Amino acid sequence: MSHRYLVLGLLAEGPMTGYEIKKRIGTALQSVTNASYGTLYPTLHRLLQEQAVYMEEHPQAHRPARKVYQITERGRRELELWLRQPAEADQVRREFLLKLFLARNLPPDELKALLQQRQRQAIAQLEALLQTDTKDREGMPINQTWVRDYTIEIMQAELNWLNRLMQQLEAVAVAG
Amino acid sequence: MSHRYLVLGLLAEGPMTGYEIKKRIGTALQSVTNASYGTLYPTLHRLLQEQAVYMEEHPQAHRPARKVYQITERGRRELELWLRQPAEADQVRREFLLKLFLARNLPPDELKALLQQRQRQAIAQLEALLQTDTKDREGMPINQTWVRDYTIEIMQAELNWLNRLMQQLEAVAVAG
DNA sequence: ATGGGCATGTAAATCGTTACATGATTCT
DNA sequence: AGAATCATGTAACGATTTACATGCCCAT
Repeated sequence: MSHRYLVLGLLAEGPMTGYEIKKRIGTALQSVTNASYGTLYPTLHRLLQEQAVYMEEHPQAHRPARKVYQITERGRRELELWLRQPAEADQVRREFLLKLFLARNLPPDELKALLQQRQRQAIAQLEALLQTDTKDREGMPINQTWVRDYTIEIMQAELNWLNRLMQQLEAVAVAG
Repeated sequence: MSHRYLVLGLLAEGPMTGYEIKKRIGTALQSVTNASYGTLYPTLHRLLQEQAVYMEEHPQAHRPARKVYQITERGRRELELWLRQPAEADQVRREFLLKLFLARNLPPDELKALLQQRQRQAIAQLEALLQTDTKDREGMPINQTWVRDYTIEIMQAELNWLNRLMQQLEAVAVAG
């Protein structure tokens, strides 16, 4: 369960509520994970029970009390232990790649459409990332820029590969 | 449930048993998915029930009968329908990236160790892929080379990014 | 003799998303 | 007026992995 460490890791930056954790994931880690409240809240409850975090309640008028969570020494130790362990190599698990692999059953023009669609998607994602850059890279913590740069690098690689493949297919079509 | 289409798509190549499907995934798609028997067999049972595939039993002495599955017309239609739909953009969900993001809590030398570890892993994976090339690229179906090339491109991009980051950190260490 | 390959499958546990429930406040 | 934000949470469902069960054959 790596959501455990996701939450623990974000709390290591400072105290937060569950709601804020969700927001933080949305701005800094949306390319890595998209954990929902249905995961986040139970994770917090469990961490609390195991004393990896503690919680302070701040009542508010007209809405649920803010429950501010803070990492404990025990939690910090656990996090660091996990950080030191090597990350396992993970699958790419891209729906697109699977389709591509199975696309032999598709006529050439539909294959082309599939690739173009993906290209448009990738370009849109890349542009969204590059825009964020100009807007507010000053305040951005260094580790957040790492994730961003990594994602950009990968998206560019994918675009290169898409271009190459489309040119190849084009060449075959002309020759055949 | 895209395992449905994974199975359907592999059966579109020709009749196979569940065991052979697993093997085929291992050789051609291990970078995309690692579906286990616990997923594969129930998926086959369900496809059979819904007449997207049919099955022939070939009894054998001293071991369970081979159950050879074959795609039906109905299954083929369903597969093609799915192939034509756009693939949704998916997360990267890399354990390593998450660690990297949280690694601010780690002293510089341990961060460096993390990166080096990843570098070694990536190099090993890349070399495994490049080796497969020389060995038997003749018989390999074109769509399998696509997946392979994609994975190579991505691994190289990751290595580039790792090198850049490590140089950056080095520079900071020297300056500081 | 020991490990790997052949070949099927199920059960329990875990993991995660989606949808629901609630409701005031502030921005457009 | 309507949408988004703030803020908590649960329940139902679905997806997936891991571990278990069985047992022969073949190569080292």
